[in-house]
Amino acid sequence: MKFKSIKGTKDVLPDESYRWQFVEQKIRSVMHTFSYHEIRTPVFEETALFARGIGELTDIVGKEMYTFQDRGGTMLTLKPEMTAAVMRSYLQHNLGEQKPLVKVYYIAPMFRQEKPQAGRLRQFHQFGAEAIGGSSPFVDAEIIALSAEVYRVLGVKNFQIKINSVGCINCRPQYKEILKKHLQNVFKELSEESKQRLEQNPLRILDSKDENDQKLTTDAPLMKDHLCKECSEHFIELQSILRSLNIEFEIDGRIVRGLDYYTKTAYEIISKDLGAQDALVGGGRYDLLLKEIGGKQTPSVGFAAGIERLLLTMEKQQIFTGENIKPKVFIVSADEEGRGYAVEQAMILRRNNIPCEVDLLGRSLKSQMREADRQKVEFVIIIGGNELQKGLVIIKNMKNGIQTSIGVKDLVSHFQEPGENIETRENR
RNA sequence: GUGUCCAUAGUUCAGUUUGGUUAGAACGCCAGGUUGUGGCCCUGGAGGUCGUGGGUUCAAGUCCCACUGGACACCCCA
Repeated sequence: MKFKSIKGTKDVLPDESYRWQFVEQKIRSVMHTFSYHEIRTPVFEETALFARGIGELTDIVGKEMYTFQDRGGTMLTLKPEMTAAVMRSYLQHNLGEQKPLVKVYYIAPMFRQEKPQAGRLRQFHQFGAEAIGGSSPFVDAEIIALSAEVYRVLGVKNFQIKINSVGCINCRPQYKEILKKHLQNVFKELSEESKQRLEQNPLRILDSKDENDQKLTTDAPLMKDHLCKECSEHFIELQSILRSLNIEFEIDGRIVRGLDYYTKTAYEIISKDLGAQDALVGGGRYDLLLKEIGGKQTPSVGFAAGIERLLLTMEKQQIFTGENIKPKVFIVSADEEGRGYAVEQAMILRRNNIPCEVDLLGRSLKSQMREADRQKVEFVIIIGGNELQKGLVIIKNMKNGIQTSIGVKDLVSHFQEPGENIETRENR
């Protein structure tokens, strides 16, 4: 029996983990710049939280959740998205009582049992942010700006910000009727799927990928043209704020978010270098969510972004995300006498924060040199019986091959960065 | 959930059309190329139950079926 990682999950191997670390570190740095603080919530929650928060009728809740019963009989679900969990935490800990606008971010794994394809896995990772407690379009703008800034900082090219407004409970129902009426004229020609969606969720027909559907809906009425006064003003103000922040965007009246809780602003960031799953970011305003899960109505905005999709885009665009960690020096033992001593010296260097590698397999000098070369170290320290007697070690510069001898006692200071010494490093 | 294509060493792939002796290559890995020294080069070596299970056949990596897994698209979404 051979074990394999399960369908739709992936290992991040030692050779590629640095990419994740690089991206995560940049994300954190941008989040901190915007003064968002990290929130971490458990990987599972009560199933009902997601059912209520995301919407019973959504595909996510209806057919994609990893739901199971624990030994106590409670129905649990691996989180398929983060917003509901964040809102639960916000409510549970009364975060809103501590300050009027709570700004949090996260980097976490999510789980949805979908069929895997390019940019879509069953365990995938998202980063995102939520600003809870603000109804002003300045909040919407900050969230959009924040998400875009991550891509700018990472050097991602060819991404587009598309914004829309999906209205609110006051104007969306009326618009739905108008849209339905319009679509009824061409009902017979719509694709089967779109026909089914007409009653339940006619907005979705607008972003159908079926070519004929697209043709039929080219002149369909759009939500953004049927907003109530409040929503309309909000949308217009958002646009002018984005312009003042020099954030390029386009209005796409067909953006519809798949989750029930969105109101007013909905936006996406699209990468042209991804396949069919081209959304890097999805986000928007969800003023109704908190009330839905038992809190008081609290205006909020947030976004979620797929890290695998970000990495795919960066690979496609050949954005070099630094290098994997490598030791600065490799200590080689020239003979049996040097072996134990090499390990001891390595420990001393490590205690002084000098990344260092040493052979543990008792390999030949030649093999150790090969290993040092493979690891691309800058310097090799060679220690053998001859050197031991004189209290010396050989230092070989691997770039130019030049070798010098120095006293063992000077080893640490030789490799220490100027200005760094043991006293400045406290975490021992 | 539906569809299309795919599945051979650690990796990328030949070999499958026209079934037939010990399944190959490249890269990677390991060890050597005389005295204590990497990269290039040379020599040698290890490594595969040909995804799994059935079937056809004297004979199957090669043909047929099922299953599993992968890639991509639909659906949906980050």
